[in-house]
Amino acid sequence: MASVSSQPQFRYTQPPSKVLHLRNLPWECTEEELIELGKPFGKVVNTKCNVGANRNQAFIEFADLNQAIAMISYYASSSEPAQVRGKTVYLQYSNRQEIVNNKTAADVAGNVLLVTIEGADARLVSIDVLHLVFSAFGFVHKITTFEKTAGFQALVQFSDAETATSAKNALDGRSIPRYLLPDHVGPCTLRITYSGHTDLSVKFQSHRSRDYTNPYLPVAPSAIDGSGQFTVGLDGKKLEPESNVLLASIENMQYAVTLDVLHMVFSAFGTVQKIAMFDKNGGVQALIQYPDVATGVVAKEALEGHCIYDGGFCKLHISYSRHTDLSIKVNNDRSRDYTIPNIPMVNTQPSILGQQPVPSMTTPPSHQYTGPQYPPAEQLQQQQGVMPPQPSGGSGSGWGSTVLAGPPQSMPSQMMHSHHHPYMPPPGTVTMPSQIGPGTGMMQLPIQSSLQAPQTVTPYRPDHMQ
DNA sequence: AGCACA
Repeated sequence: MASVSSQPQFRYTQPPSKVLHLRNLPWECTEEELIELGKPFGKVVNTKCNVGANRNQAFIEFADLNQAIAMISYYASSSEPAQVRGKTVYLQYSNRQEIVNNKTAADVAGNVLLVTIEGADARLVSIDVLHLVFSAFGFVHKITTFEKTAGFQALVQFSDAETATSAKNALDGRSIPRYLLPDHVGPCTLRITYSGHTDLSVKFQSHRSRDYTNPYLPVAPSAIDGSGQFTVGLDGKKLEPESNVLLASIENMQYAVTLDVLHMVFSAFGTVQKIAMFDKNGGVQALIQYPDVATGVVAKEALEGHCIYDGGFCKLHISYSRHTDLSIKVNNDRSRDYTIPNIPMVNTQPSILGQQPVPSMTTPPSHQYTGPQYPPAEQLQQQQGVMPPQPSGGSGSGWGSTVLAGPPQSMPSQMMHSHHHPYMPPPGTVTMPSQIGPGTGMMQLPIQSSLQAPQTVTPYRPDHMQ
């Protein structure tokens, strides 16, 4: 028996049903819109949207058959067709008597999105690019990526379902903008549903998973350059191996950046063991040593492209150094070993020697940044004769509520000259990373810039999606 | 623009 023939799919008059079939709906029509549409005619007890290959069909089920009839009758004789978002919607009785709702997690709005990246090169889309794309809609808490039969997928966690929905509506079916991808990577289309998850479990920061709410989360061994392998960066270029020693260069150095300023900024991420500053290529660079690679990675992530001072002044560019342990011979205004409190203090030439040779270390002690607004530090110190007193490690210093993460107690008091130093801009203008959440007890400086959109990255505009 | 667990 061919039961199909007894119920032709298309005909002008379907037998009435309290279920209505809608077609020609705008893309990604929501349940709310369906309910709005049906509400004037009765009680909508169930809906199903995004039906069909094009996901532009839907069903509305009324509580009562007469309500469905009322809706069909109204639009049958109305001069105005049924519309959703200005688009004409065609209605008819469904050939079924009720909506069978196999609501999967994918249909229930939640704060976590399941993203499938389609395309031959989907695997080459980095977690950083995904983060950038989804951050356009709100703070992204966590991302995990994985491979399944469906291909390369990611779970993206937002604060709430509303934010997730806005991202889903804007991005589902769209392609990642070309300029966010390396040249050799082909088009990558995003297919997005909701995930059943509400809170992802991210144990490590790695190339597969990130927790942006917790910059102190340990970096996974797999993401650390354990076997000499290189990780692939946002632009697909190979990056230097991660290191506990960072090389920071300072761009647009309108204000002098002192050793103490660097110490404070970098201490936000962990104990700074050593700092060495030197002049290179007409600018100032510094090597900053942490106890471990994980801290270096987090600090680099957070501070890259970050400006120490408001107004785009003293922008940091950070790379991993090949050094693992700096050899600081003397403590002076350009080099400091915070782990050894009593090495001799010499106020002359910097002496920085890592385990590997550092090129062009012999530089004149001149300050080459453009338009220094304050006299060089050495002159000041010599004029003053005495070093300013040590900040009390938290309160009362020129930096207000700064709580240094490192062990300042190991420092001889005469080493410190950050107390309301005339060499620095007024207290409170240092721009600190915003990722440091409350309760970490690390740092509570005024927060004036967001790391969600590093200045080094082309501003991402969701409306430029293809 | 044409009926849903894929």
